[in-house]
Amino acid sequence: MPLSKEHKRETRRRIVESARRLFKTEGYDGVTIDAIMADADLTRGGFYAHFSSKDDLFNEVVGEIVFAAILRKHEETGSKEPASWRQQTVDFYLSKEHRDSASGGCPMAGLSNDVAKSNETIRTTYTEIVADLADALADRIDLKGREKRKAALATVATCVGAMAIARAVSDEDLVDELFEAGRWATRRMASSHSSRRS
Amino acid sequence: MPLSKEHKRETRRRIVESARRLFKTEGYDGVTIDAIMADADLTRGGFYAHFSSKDDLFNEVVGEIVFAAILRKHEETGSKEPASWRQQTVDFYLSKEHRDSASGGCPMAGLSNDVAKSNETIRTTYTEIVADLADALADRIDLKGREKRKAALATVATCVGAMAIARAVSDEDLVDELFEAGRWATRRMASSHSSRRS
DNA sequence: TGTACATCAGTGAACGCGCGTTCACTGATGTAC
DNA sequence: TGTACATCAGTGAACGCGCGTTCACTGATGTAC
Repeated sequence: MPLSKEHKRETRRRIVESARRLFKTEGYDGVTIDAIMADADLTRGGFYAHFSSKDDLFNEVVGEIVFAAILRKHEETGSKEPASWRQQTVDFYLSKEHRDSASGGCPMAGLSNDVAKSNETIRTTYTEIVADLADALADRIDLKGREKRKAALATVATCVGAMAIARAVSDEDLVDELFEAGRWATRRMASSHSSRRS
Repeated sequence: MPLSKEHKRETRRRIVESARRLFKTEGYDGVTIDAIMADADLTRGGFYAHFSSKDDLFNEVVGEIVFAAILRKHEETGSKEPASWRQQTVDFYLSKEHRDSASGGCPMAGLSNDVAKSNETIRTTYTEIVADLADALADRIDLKGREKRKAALATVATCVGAMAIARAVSDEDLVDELFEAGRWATRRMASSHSSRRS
């Protein structure tokens, strides 16, 4: 084990990785620094060689959002027709596969409550993520200005809400229904049709 | 201070009231028994004359949901046309007035993460609430069977998600947009129109 | 109606444990010569 | 190339505080006579 910058960066990356997975499923208070370090095959004390506090680490984790990561991934594969790209993203987001994934699903759903109680820095980070996400989705929605923006924000809200409820509910059939309802509703709200003005 | 059953019930009610408000804004771990008792003008130790543990109290609080309470209230005033009744309910739910209300808004948004980490009893209670809520909403949606159910569940998801994000975000303008988007989307998903089959 | 006793909601000090943080130390590596 | 030294990521014990829970006690009330 060398003392190179590279080595330290790698260790830090492992800590963040462990933290992200644990925070998302257990919440801020549900995870101890001991647990994070153990998960990264390290011991308690070493933590402070990388972060100044638990809050500091949390801030970094909030900065990495799975939904955003999904978007980025799809962005790269690119080339798809916008509407189906959007729907595929939502469809994957609202799936048990995603809910049960190793990364523990989207922290926007699992951590929003912890963020609400956090300091300004963390909340600002979270705000930017929501805004970016909405922008990225809006680009794939075939509606005019005002409605485009609304549909994008509502899509985020629906996905996050469905995931939050799905995590808390104890009936797997209801989870299936929730996800299907979310996929259906996001499709419906983004489709252009001559609706009553409202 | 009498020793009557009535007196004890009243004290218990006060504790539950304080707990509900605090839990909803601060989350399970964010609230101490001390804080709850102080809020109810009592001292620490007396807590256990009413509840066997903090978990026990939490279970009781989860059983009381603001969204459900709103539904009940509107149920009583009754007599409205179903669609506008539903929309009024959603409109109020997705408002800053509700978010900032003394009761601290809907615990479905603020507590879902804590519920997800809780025991089976608490999760079952939560599940029933979601199911009841969806049923009540479905009654006011003018769509046929399959879509009626989907629209009801998606409405719940959208409201809960929008509220959860609104609580975490630090930009008030974005909150306004989120609420408006939620109101718009729930209206859209519940409206019957000749849409493409999907 | 008045007095003695039993009850028990509520008090507040104390306990004990978990966890964030600190700290003296180690040992592997890079660097100077 | 080999040796002495400096660095610092990581260790693990210890600290201290917060909080859930316990417990001996109190004092206001209801009840028995």
